[in-house]
This record gives sequence, C-alpha cells and structure tokens, in this order.
Amino acid sequence: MSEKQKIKVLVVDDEPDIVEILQYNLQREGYEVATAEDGKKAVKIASKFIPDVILLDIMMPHQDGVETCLQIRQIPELKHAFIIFLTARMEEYSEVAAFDVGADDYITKPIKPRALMSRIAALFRRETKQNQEAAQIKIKDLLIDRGSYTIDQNGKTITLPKKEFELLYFLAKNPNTVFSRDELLNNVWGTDVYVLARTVDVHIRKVREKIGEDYITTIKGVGYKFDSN
Amino acid sequence: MSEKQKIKVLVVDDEPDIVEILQYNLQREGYEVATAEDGKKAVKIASKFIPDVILLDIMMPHQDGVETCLQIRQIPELKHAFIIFLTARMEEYSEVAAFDVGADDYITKPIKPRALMSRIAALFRRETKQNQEAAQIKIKDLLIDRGSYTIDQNGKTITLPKKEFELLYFLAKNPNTVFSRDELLNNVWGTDVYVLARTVDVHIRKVREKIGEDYITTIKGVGYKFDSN
DNA sequence: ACATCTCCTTAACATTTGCGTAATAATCAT
DNA sequence: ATGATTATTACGCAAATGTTAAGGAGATGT
Repeated sequence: MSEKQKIKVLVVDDEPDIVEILQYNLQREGYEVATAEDGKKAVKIASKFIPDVILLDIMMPHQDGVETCLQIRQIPELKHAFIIFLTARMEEYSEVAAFDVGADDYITKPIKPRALMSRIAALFRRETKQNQEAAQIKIKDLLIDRGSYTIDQNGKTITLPKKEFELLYFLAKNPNTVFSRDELLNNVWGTDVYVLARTVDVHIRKVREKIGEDYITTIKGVGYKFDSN
Repeated sequence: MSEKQKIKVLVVDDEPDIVEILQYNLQREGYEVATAEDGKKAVKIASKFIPDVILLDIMMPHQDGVETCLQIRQIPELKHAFIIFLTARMEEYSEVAAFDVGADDYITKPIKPRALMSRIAALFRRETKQNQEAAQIKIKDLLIDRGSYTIDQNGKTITLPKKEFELLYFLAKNPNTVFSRDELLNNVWGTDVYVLARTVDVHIRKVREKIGEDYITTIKGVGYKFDSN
C-alpha cells in the first residue's frame, strides 16, 4: 500500500488569523488541510472531507466547539478521528464538557505551531512493532522477513534495498500469479507515482542477481511471477 | 456502578493541563479527587487525603515520581494504595525501577481519558501486575545493564548518556527488527516530546561511535535495526 | 544561589545510496 | 529474418543518511 497517503486535517476557528497560521504550517508539513469558520460549516465539511484530525476552537459564535464535536461524533466515518480542542484559557474548562463528547486532547492558546505540528505527527507514528505479527514468508529455500528487511537463503542472509525487497515480497506473497508491470507498479510503488514500466525490469534483474535466477519467471508479453516449483 | 463510598484519587503532575483533564474526567466518573503539582506536595497531601488511587507523573521537577512513590509507600495507610505511573516515555526509568518501588501499573502519554477511566475501574475488579522485563540484555559481545546504565563489551565498560542508552537498549531488546525514526521517537523519546526525526540519526551515530559499527544497521528509506548476526 | 558541566537538540554541510532513465544487447515469436 | 519484447549495463540525480559543530537547557557540584 502506498505510504504517501496524505493525512487530512480540518481546522475550525472563527479567527481567520489562526486558521491561516495553522493552515500554512500544516500544509508545509505535508498535510491536506480544510478549514471552516464556524461549527455548522465544520460539520458540513467534515462529513465530506473525512479528516483524520480535527482542530476545533471551543469558543465560536452561533455554535460552540462542544456542540460541534458532538455532531461530528455522530458521523460514522468520524467516530475515530482525533479531535483536539483549542482553548484560549483554562478557565473555560468549566465549559469543557469537552471530554464528555469525545475529545482526545486539548491545547491552550497561544498556539505554538511547532509544538502542535509535532503533537499531530506523534498521533500518527506507527505503534511499536512489538505486538505486531512478524510478517514472514517461507517459500522454497527463502525466508523473507519483513521485520528485519532481510532474506535468509539456507542460512545466508541477503539484504535488499527497499524497493527490491518490496517487489520480491509482493511477488512471493502471491506465488504462481502473473503480474503485469503496471500491476506491480500499483502494488509496490503505489498508485500516486509516475514511473516508467521498464523500471520494473531493472528491479527484477537486481533481485535475481541477489537471490538467483530460479525464483522469478518472465511471461513474455504479460509480466512476472514468483514460481514456487 | 455507584459505590457507597467515593473512591479517592490523587493526581500528581506538574502540567496543569493534564491535571485538569484528569480531574475533570475523574470527577465526572464519581471519584473524589485531590491534586498536587510536584512530588513533595504529593506526599504531604497523600498523608492526609489517604487516596485509594494515585496517578503519578514520573517526570517532575525537584523530585521525580519514583522517589515520590517510595516515600508514599512509607506511609502505613498507603501501603496498599494503587499507584499508577504516568510516563511519556516507554523506556523511561525502566518499568523495572517503577515496579521495584511498588507501582501497580503505568500508562503512557498522551493520556486518553476514556481509556484511563476504564483502566482505573479495572483496578478495582482485579489486581494484575505487569510482567517485569529483563534488566539486562546479553547480545553479541554486549551486556547491556539497565541498573548501572552501562554496557560491558568484552570486559570493557562503556558508559552512555541516558538517551543513547535508551536507544540502544530498545533496539537491542528487539533485535533484527527495523524501526522507523518515528517509531523510535515513540518508544524512546515518548509521544509528547516534540523532536525532529533527524535527532535519531545523531544519537545513532554517537552510539555507533562508542560501541562500534557492527551492531546497528541502517535500512535506507525504512529505519534502523539491531543486528544480532 | 551561582558557576560549571554534561547532554540534548538543531542546523549546516558532506557523503552515500538507491532509484529511475536511457542506451544497448540479447532473446523470443511468427 | 525481423519486429517486438525483455535483459543488461551504466549513469545522473535526488533523496536519505552520515557527520560535525554550536547553542542552550537542565543537571550537578560548590
């Protein structure tokens, strides 16, 4: 799967200055940003934009952040979005029935962009792999181990660069199945990169060079497959 | 779930934001709450308040959570109170140190209120202690010892600063597993510390400088791993 | 409380590596 | 044999990492 999927952030604040600062900083960090200037618009936009993170000002005209948060949580796709409240002062904490309605965090103004950015980034850091299953593929005399990014071949350890490893991993995961170059590009490189199909050939060659010629078969006019026989 | 007598919780943290979040949520759940902003005040308040549960930040100025925990355990009435450490960093002070001084559980920040609430509730249903983890790791020609924060390499003693030690310890604890910089930040620095990912590189280099180049391998585009071969 | 020292983080610069492309050679199908 | 497809090689570039240095915050010692 492509890792380049942008994380989507919705910024909701009635002060244009703050929205702008946050938007600028978030976009610079590579997030996809939408904005709303009040609660009602926020709900509307959120239901279509489906953000991963929502920065929500508590004090807003017409409809405050708490009410807005409640409504957003009604939307099934947003049940597990991160909602971070922005609050001017802690006294407003009396209004903070915030956590009743499912806020995940809150930040007091004035907002320090840098700190906020790291905080959001931290939300999406992958959890430790400790609990994660060791993704290994055993096929023929190869042990392809995703955890260590290495291949064991009869006791010999082979290290492959990222693309080569992922190419082999994908083919080995679906043995005896032919994939066209385009299919391989989609599955290994991702759908959002534009690369010549011939690039696959080069990577196939490098993999063969390192593990040997007896694994990946060429089907002329079609593509490549990992052969388990 | 209403008890005849309210369960008393003492919250100790130097960050007012966190204290408030916890206080608010705890009170909403029907707990009686007291707070303290540092370790010394915590001991003082605890001796009068006699809480059933103590939420204790590990990192605090002047007097840290471990020392505070020790002192609290001296108080006869609090011998059997539940003490839960709040820690930003998984590896901080090692769980060993924490459980040595009588902690019952620990929770890593950022704190998700709802999760914490159910965990506290769970404390009163069953008493479960986490498994202790090894204080020493033997791998290759290294003996990594948490207690002394030192590494023995063929009889030679190497002393590492905290961050470098924690980094090496974490990698060595999960050998042959690649961790991205973000994962390392999460597990060694913690989730609420705002640091550039490249900081990891610098620490990796310093560790390599001290123990040699033959332990930590770089997987370009992925991260680092401790290699046990 | 003050001065000192250590370590952490960042920034700047150097280096390396892997990726993608293109050019050329080999192979296959008809 | 010939056109088409794939194999192989080499190379430039961009991105990732390595490396060094400096500033500052917190800890430590006096």
